[in-house]
Amino acid sequence: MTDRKKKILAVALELFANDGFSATSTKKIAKEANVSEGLIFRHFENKKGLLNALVQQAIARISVILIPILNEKNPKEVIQKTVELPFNIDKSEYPFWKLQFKLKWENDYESNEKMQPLLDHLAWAFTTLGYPEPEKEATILNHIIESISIGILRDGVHSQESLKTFLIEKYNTPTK
Amino acid sequence: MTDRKKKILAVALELFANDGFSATSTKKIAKEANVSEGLIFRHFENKKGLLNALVQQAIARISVILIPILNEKNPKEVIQKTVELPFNIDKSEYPFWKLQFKLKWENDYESNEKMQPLLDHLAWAFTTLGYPEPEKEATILNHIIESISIGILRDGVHSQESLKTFLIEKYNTPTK
DNA sequence: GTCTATAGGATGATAGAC
DNA sequence: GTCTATCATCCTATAGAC
Repeated sequence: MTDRKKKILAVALELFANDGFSATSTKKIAKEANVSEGLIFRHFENKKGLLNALVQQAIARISVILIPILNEKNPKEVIQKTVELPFNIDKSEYPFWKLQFKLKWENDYESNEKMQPLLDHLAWAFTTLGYPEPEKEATILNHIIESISIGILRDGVHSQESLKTFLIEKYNTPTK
Repeated sequence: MTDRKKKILAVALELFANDGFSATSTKKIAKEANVSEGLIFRHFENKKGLLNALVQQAIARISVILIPILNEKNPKEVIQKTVELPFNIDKSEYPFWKLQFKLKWENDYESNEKMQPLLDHLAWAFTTLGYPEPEKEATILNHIIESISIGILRDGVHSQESLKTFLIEKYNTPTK
């Protein structure tokens, strides 16, 4: 992959994430990437193809991010690491995650089967810990970290930070 | 307000919600509303003005929806009604809520201070019930219903339905 | 209030040279 | 691989008639 192609992808990620896919013109991408507009269509068939390339990158990246959790064999650690997930997002990765969440509203991108492995592993963790409704417990925790992630991406980590230890403690003293 | 103006608003709501603001042309709105394109610009200064009109409608509508909860004086009922909120969204209101959630990603729409009264009332309810961290508890519940709402809008009520009674029971047997 | 016609510019995409 | 030049289409918005 050439530097210019990488640059196009990087700029497109940023602009699609911040301004949205339809609101971002290929002209603007080319300008910010210091590249001719025609080059975009040489590397990617069309504008949609550029987005698809970003989505493919994302699928790979997410599965990498999940590895440490999926390999964790201590159920309490699985839960804690899951809770910590949104709080560990580096600012440089905000555009990446923003685009993911925005795409959930795009009709032709069937969203998160990417997160299904996490959901399954969470359910296993809750089962092991003796929770009466492990699947539902997993779904709720997933909802929580999704919404916290959205809050962080919009208003920064600090806006949600106090919830981190609160949640960790909460899941260390379960109702049962 | 004339019938045609109402129709424009209704069609615009639907299209903005489903396809997005930028991806929806005024031409398409006019066509689906059986109205001339020029009329849109007579009634609303420009396309953005049309969106603003929808946002104004939404602010009013949301505060109406919250009234029954904010007037509730039984703290347990406050929580239960909050949990039920997303499950009671009528299908005809999906476009309305979809647009709300999509707008949260739009940089120039400072989102939910509209929900702040609910958050405050929830915090009060948790305080009354003796929860040690009522504000955080309220924030978490708010996160949960936000994410559940998103799930319902994308995949229908049935996709989340089992969580309803699960959550209600969960909040009836608190950890403390 | 509503429609038709149209201006003026932006947009996605292609062709051809280097 | 990359750029320049260009095309056809679409888009928002306005003007003027009814």
